[in-house]
Formats: sequence, structure tokens, C-alpha cells
Amino acid sequence: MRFTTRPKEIQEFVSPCKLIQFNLRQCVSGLFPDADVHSIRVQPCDPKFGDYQTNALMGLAKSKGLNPRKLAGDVVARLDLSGICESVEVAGAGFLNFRLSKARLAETLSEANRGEHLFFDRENVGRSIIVDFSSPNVAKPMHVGHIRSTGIGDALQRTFRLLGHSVITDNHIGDWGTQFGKLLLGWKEMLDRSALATDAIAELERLYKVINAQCDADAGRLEAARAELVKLQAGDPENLGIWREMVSLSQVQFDALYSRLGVRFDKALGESFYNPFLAGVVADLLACGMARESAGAVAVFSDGQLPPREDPFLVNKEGEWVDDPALIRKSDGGYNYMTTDLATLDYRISQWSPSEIIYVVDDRQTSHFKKLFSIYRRWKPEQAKTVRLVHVGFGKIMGDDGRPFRTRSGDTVRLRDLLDEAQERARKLVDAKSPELAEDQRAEIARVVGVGAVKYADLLPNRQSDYVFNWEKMLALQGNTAPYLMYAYARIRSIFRKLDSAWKPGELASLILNEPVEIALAGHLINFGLTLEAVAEEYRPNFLCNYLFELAGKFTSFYEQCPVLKAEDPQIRLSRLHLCELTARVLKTGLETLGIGVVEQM
RNA sequence: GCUCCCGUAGCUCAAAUGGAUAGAGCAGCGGAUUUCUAAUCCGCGGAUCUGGGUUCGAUUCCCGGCGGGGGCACCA
Repeated sequence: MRFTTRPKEIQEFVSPCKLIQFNLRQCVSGLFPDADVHSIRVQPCDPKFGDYQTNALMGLAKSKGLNPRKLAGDVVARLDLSGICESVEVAGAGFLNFRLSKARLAETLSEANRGEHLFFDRENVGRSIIVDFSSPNVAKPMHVGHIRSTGIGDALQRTFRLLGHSVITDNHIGDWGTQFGKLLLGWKEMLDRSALATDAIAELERLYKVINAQCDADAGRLEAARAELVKLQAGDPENLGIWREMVSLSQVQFDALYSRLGVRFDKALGESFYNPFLAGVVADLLACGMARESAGAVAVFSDGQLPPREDPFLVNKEGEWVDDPALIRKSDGGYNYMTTDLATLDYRISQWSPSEIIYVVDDRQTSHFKKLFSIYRRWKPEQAKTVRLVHVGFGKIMGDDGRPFRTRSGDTVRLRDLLDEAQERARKLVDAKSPELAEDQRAEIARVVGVGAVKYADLLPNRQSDYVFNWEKMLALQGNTAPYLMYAYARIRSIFRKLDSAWKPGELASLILNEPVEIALAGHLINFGLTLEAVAEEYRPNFLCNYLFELAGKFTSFYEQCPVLKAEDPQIRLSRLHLCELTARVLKTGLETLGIGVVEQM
């Protein structure tokens, strides 16, 4: 597989914000040819100041030793934004506030109505990005923690694709490694076939727990498990057969959950796929002198090129910097996940030549990825130069007690149970709110609403922070939730269902924006692309959540204040219909980009 | 012991190179439905852990303290 080339029908959209920024940079360049124009940014701002704002001139003034307000005034005097802004003001300590002209705003919306764009640009120079996310383990249930990597990773890859970047998603399944020794032992000694048929994952989990406990208590059992693992890795037919069965049973579970979540992968090359490459990786690193034997194992050490503080292979112990190497082969000859990750990284780069690889994996592995990336750069400097390696980390899900989240019985909450519960709650509400809808329709609404609510709840917080798990929050159907956004969408669709005449978007020459709520809604719509770009740059889907929540809020304000179908003036009615249509399209596209569906009625 | 991350309203979370009067949701209280879906809207109260520093300006950057969590080679 290769990255696909981009479709020909490229959307071109230059947001007014970008246009202002471009003009401002030109203007500053004219005044100061040596200025770093790149740092000058124009951004959406609090509506009380205007539509867009820049604070960059204050920084510039400081570096030039100039009076910031005077500099701002000089810039404004030379800045020609006619046709874009109706006002440009110097404010506060030296801010520039831009207010978009109504004509420009209306024209931008009209372009969208004509189908020229949806307020975002499919970039001319796309990135080719491999997104590594989800990565569940074979023989273990997917639990609530998996929703983080899966949801964030999926939202990011959808964002990249929407913006025209090339993407390969790869699910690096944990299908190889130490745990299989214990699982094999359990399978051979105490497998309950009927339990396996009923709930394979539960039975595998039971086997693992029993053997694991035995191994903790008895070194002999641990040795027996290790022996099974060695046999597996040596290609013993019986163990391989059992292993394959465990993998395929797990795949059934993964498929069921991914299907419910609406997540798909281009590739699912698990750890086992890289097994044949591991010995070569270690041999290479030994040969080039990066790795050496240490206490019977093989490890990569510091090359002394970095200051100790920045060196991932050094750690400070009692005032002295000592080695903190990365293990790539265990003393028993087995390999660990650093080796697998190196082989994976090398394979991906040589096979697919991406410009970027992102790993959506929790923050606990930060130091692992620092080491991984560092080893690769030292190992294959030429290849490493062509690719940007990013660990997109995220925080943990915590319990009320401030410790990593578990149920009362001490287990983690299973993803399946969480989704079931969400759908049940949504179903109750649908039944209460819309009893007139058909049975199958209500079931479908409950499904989309329930799953959407859970996914949105996880995407909403800043990914870097830990968040406290709470059933009520996860399953909330009111407030800043997916159902709130879906509800706004459903209301719009309802308007169009009631529309007597046939509806053809794009018939309108120009939108009429008179009411403040109309202008606010329109002004927010055109920032969709800026938000998508921020998501793609910072790897933060929560920007899109917040954008959509605000959009739904602005729409609802408009909806409460401005009659659409009942507008007296037919031109205003038509204009508002177009505004509704655009809002619906952005809501739908935005939610889909988060991996969340919409419903026509609810 | 070393190291990384975190600490924002009663609770859960935001705050896009350091920006303007720090925003939401939930909970509480009070309102709105003969009007396109009340899973809605409007209103009220309430916050940056602590002490310094840098800056015109700090939730954001630096140092100390307190509190919580993670990671410290043969698990991933």
C-alpha cells in the first residue's frame, strides 16, 4: 500500500483571517524587512473586540524598542484591508482588532452555498501521515482506557484526511510477547471450552489471571510459562496453533467494538508481524556500536552527544549522571517492545515513506518514545531526516479517589459495557421524548446518541490532562455533549422536512445578515477551517469539540430569535434557510470528523 | 532517591507563539413553550494551590514550598 494521491477537485478556500494575516505580514515586511513575519499571527477573538485579533505587534515593538501603540498605528496606516474588513482598530497595549465587513462575510457564505468550499482548504502540500493508535492486546478485554487512544487517534486521522493529507492508519496489536507464555500454560491446563464459546475474552482473561497469580507465588510456574513462550517463539506447531486461535478469538472482539465505534484501520500489523526482523535490528545496533552487552542483556547506551539533562539514556542518581540504557534484548535471548517498536518504525519508513508518524499512546510512555526516536535517529540518520516522529500522549482516566480508574470490584470498566449502558440510557430518553417514532428508528437514534456521547465525553478534555471518570458525565445527554450538537442538527433537518417547496441550495445570490445572532453564527461558521487546522497542528481534537459546541450554541440562539420558515420577507426566509443549511453541513462534517454520527430526528 | 506531568468556581473540564473583564457544563436558585423539536433558551451567584521572580501584561515562562499522579533496563 502507498499513500494515495490527492483527488483533483481540490477545495480552495482562503479564510478572511488568513487573508488579513497575509496582508499584515506583507505590511510589516515593508516596514521591517528583517522582521520574522512568521511569528505574526491573526486569530479569532472575543466578539466584543472584533472578529479577529493580533497581538504580534507588541512583541515586534519590544524587539525593536518601539512604542507598541505607535507601531500599531503606523502599521494600520499602511494596511489596506478594503473589501475584507470594515474596521481595523488599535486597542489596549497595542492589539490590532479586525472587524470583518458584512459584505465579505456574506460573500464567503455564498461561496459555500455554491459548493465552492465548506470553510476549509484542502492544502496544496499535503502531509503523508501514519497514525498508530488503539493497539489493544490479544486475550484481554478492551476497557475504558482504550477509548482514549482509539477516539483521539481516529479523530486525528479523520481530520488529516479532511484537510487533504494522506493517511495510513495502523493498529499495532499486542499479539506477541511474554503474556503468551502464561496464556499457553493456562490454555493447556485449565481451559473451559464451554466458557470459551460463551465469552472467549472472559475465559482468556480468567486463564491469565490464574496463571499470573501462580507465577507470582511460585518461580517454578513462572519457569513453566517461560518455557511455553520459548516454544512458541521457536515455532512449536501446537503452541502456534493455540496462539492463532487466541488471536482470532480476540479479533472477533476487536471487530465488534471497532464496528460499534465506527473505527477502521488501513493496516493491523501486530507485534508478531515484526518478529522476523528483531534479530536483525539487534545485530545492526551491535554492529554499529550503539548497543552492547550489559548484564547478559543487550542495550543501547548514550552516545554522549547531548547535554546530560537532554540525553534520554542518562539519569541522575545522587548527583551523578549514570547510564539509563534502552534494553533491546533480554538476558534470556528474548526481545522486548523497544526492539519491536524499532523494527516497526524502520518498516514503516522503508515501506511507506511517510513525512510523519504519530503515536497516539498514553503519557506514561513518554520516555519510551524519547528513547525510541533517539535510537532511530542515531541508527538511520538519513531516513530519520525525512520523517517527523511524534508521540501524541494523553492523560489517564482516574477514579473519584484520584487513582487510575477501576470498578468497585477492582476491574477496569469494559468498553462494551460502557457502550451498552450509554445506549440503554439514550434509549430511555428517546422513548420518553419521541414515542411517536418507530421502534427501529428509536433504536438507531439510541445507538448513535449513546456511542456519540461516550466518544465526545472522552474527546472534550484537553488530551494532556488526566480526567476523572464519571458515569453521569460519560453518559450525559445534556449540556456540552454530542447529543446537544446532534440536537441542533436534528432541529435544522426538521425545518427542511417542513419546507413546503422543493429545496435547492445555492439559488441565493447573497445572504442577508441583519440580526446580531445571524452575524455571530455566520462569523463562527467561516472559522471551521481554522479550527480543523489547529486540530491537525496541535493534535488536539478538543479544539473541534469546543468549536462545534459554540456553533451549536450560536445556532440555537439564532433559532430562538429568528424565525426561518415563518420569516415574513421571502428573501430573508431564503437567506436563513441557507444559513441553516450551512450550519447543518458544518455540524455534520465536524461531528463526523470526531468520529460521531448524526441523526435526522431525535 | 532521581525524573516527568498535573493543581483553575461546590463538582467535572476549557482558556490556539505570554494578551484585554479567565470561559463552559453539571449541581443550586429564578424565569421562558397558542410561535420552525424544551435533549432547548434567558438570568443570578461563585475560581487561577502557596511564596517569590521575569514582563507593559502570567493560568501560561523561571525558582522554592505544599498536594496528587506517572516513570525509573530484562512487562507492554
